[in-house]
Amino acid sequence: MGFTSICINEKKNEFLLQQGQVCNSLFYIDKGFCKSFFEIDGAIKNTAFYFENEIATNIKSFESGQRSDSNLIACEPLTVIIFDKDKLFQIAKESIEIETLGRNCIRSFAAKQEEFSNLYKLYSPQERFEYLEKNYPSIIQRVSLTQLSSFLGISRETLSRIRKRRFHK
Amino acid sequence: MGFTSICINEKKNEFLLQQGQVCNSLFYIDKGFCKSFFEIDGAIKNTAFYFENEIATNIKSFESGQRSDSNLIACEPLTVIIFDKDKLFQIAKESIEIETLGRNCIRSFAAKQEEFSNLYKLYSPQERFEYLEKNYPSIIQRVSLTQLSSFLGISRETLSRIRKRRFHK
DNA sequence: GTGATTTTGTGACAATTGATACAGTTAATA
DNA sequence: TATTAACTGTATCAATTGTCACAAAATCAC
Repeated sequence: MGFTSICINEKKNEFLLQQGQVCNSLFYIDKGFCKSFFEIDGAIKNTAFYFENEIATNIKSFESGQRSDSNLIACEPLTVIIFDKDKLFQIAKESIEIETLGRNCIRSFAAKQEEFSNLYKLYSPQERFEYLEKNYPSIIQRVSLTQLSSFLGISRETLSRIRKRRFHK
Repeated sequence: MGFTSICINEKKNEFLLQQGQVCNSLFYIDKGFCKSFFEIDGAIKNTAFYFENEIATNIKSFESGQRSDSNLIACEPLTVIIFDKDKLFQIAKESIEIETLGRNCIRSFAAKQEEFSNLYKLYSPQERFEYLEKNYPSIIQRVSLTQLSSFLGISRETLSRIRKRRFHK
């Protein structure tokens, strides 16, 4: 029987997944953080940040076997545990615990996507920023404003203005 | 052994799930369509539309057992097949096919959430509208502009302007 | 420590969007 | 059919945001 998971150390700016590849892994973040991003017309658009004890992946590629349209890259020196899809499914058949674990990972990943997706429909840019401050402070604390702005769906300058408005209240 | 699923007909504007309830079901849409929405300061904010052959649920509540913060309501006369969570898990243990089916449902639900979540980070309101036109025309065709606008994260008037701009090109 | 790079703040101006209001149209219902 | 409700378009004006540009501050690499 092969290894279920592999522990790997990555330097900053090393890729876990590149656009065009098929994502066959779930990446469990042990230390550091990473992000997924798109490059559109030369501009970097960050779509997610993943921190310690979270699962990073491109669920669409992982689920369908299609090529990934986004990248996963280390934002800091990173320690990740890589769960290979095939091996995960294989071992899941033999162990109900692994099966449950894997299913919970996907479910919580889905729940988080749903939560973040709703932010853009329900709240203004400023309210989205405040939501992160309250519920996901690690994003605010560890991600630079330049990188955070595209995640919030706004320009860097607007994010700067939002912070300014808040401090003057 | 109890029933795995129940087939139900709902009239328009009947609830499948109400805010404050725990979502213990996956709703497979057989005919018609439904939407999930929030009510914030008296305003209705639509966050998803589900059509034939899709799974509707509040994945966060379903996953965690917490109370749902959103509602699911029929937009047309609706035929749904309701999969109860506990029964689904029970039968999944006995049948690998059901287990695989359930897992695929969750995965494809997650993939779609990820896809829609990215729209707000990558594209302008107009580009989001065009994305729906191209990839999810049924949303454009079957949902009124008034209802669609909050899903796109913009006001009804802005959506009206977008359509006007496009027709004049 | 020093120079280079990245990040952040800010001003000016154009473009977009939201809010409000009202009118015409379409759809739903009794 | 008649009546009501919901939907759509649009005008006006205020507020927000994006873009461009530049300077200060912080961080990184050697």
